[in-house]
Amino acid sequence: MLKKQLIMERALELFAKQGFESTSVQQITEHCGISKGAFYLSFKSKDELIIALIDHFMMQITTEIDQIVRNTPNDEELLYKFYYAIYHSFHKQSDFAKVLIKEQSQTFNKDLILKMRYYDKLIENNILSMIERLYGEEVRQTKYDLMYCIKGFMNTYSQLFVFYNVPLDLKLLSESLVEKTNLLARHTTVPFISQELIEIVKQPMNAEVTKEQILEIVGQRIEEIETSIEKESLILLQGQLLEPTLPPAIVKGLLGNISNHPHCKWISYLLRRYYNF
Amino acid sequence: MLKKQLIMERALELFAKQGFESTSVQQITEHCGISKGAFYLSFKSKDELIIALIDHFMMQITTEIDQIVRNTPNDEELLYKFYYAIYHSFHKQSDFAKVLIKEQSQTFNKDLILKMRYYDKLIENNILSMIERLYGEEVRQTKYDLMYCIKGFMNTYSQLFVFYNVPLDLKLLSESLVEKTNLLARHTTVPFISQELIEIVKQPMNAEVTKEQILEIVGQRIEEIETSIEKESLILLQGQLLEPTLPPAIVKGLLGNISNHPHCKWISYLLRRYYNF
DNA sequence: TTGACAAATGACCCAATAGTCATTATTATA
DNA sequence: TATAATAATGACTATTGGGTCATTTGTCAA
Repeated sequence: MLKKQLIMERALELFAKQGFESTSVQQITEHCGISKGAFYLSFKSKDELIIALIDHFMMQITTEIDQIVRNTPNDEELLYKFYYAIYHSFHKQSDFAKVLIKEQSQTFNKDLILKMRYYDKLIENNILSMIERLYGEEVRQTKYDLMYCIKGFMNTYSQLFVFYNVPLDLKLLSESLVEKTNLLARHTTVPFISQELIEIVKQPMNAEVTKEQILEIVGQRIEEIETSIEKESLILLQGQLLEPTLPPAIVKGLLGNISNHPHCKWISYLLRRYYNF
Repeated sequence: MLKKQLIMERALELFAKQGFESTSVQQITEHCGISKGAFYLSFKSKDELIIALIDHFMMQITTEIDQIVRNTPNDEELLYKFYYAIYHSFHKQSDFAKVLIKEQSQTFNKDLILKMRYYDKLIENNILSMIERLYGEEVRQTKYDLMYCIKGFMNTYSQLFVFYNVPLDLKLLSESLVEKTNLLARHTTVPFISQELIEIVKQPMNAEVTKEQILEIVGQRIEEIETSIEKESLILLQGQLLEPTLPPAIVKGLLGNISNHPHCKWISYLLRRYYNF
């Protein structure tokens, strides 16, 4: 399990520099100081490695955004915190950000594309719910456009510090984008992206996580963490998934119990979506 | 010369579907109905092909934008025409747009990256001069931010019809983006991208076209086009490059002569930059 | 110390692919 | 028609890189 982490870290460095396709397994193993065979003990294939990397980091970013949106009671601060967290994440994990930008929508692997689409939609949903909370009725017609603009800001500005090693003032950046977002939200009158368009675009996105997959992850977590309230809650949630008997209030409570455990952030996010909380 | 075009067209189709790296020369030649050897009669390598493709289309798009910015006297229309032209181009050449997005900043070839940076900067300059003309003093502090936002709009919205085959209302799209751009230009007060930051980012961009390269292209064009005012003008401009004797007014006039000839758009654009017109 | 089990190795296999070149087909010229 | 020049072919080479597996090394309980 430690070997796996070593490989992921070292491979990420190479991928960021050279790209995924141009990095051979040979190079990775040399960079790790292990043999080629050892690589295949940890990962079934080179593809499995990149998927593991993307999963790892995207989970982190997605949950981070989700937590901010849910745990910031003050509307005034929300947008600022959102932008700050995004760029802070990208900055901290700039190697990963590089890989993400370089490899974005590369065709070489169907699974990977679906995966990326999946995370993309998750982030879109988070942005949308933030928009709705902040501006409500005011942006009913223009919310999808606003969401696209926010995504545009995220992408365009992140290239600045991903490709040039410039020392950036994240606070100023966030502040600047908050102003722009507010401007667009409050004064836009000509929407382009309609509900209907969004529906069309949504189509090919059917890789929703299934109950079975959730159960699998729950099982893993139960094994991983030591006896505690969190573990007990997980076991109860596992039972609930297999045979629903508990009322929603209790389920929600159990979810609350685990949502701050460092190893349970992702699973609690998935469960919250599953139960529509 | 015809074979070259055939290869470029057919290869583009494959690149758009599968990406550059994942398309073999074999596949390209099969798709063209020619032999592998024939491919290497037209292009020295596979890399030369992708570079030719990118040159071809980026020249087209860059000159198109440049022409619009220079030939639209009415400020009211300018932004609209700009967005419309961009998306019209992307739509018409959607295969190329796909390749561009997929391959953007892929590391496999240094030349290519420099090339892309070069065109990127050209487009940035065009956007900047458009902004300055439209908003002048008003955006002195925020023009670079505005430029980045416009680029963000371009990228983000273009993904919509590059990756989903959605029938799009380009007029509405342009109108919508015009409104957003105006909003940001007129009301933004917190700039993030300073002059200084732009300077830093500019650094690695030293692949400016040299006089020798310009001369080479002029030579090619002179060979290509039949005797006419345009050809004569080109020959005079060639002389001027080798030994400057004519006053600026005449040079500018000569440039005007060729700037509408379908084969001279790119060279006239380069010359205009060279002489700072 | 021994033997059994797990972890790690790297030579090897195979498929794919960029690029070459001797040969053949086609066209232009005299 | 004969000859020269040009265009086109595709078998072949050299190399790379993902993945396998027989063998070696390390570990630990008896």
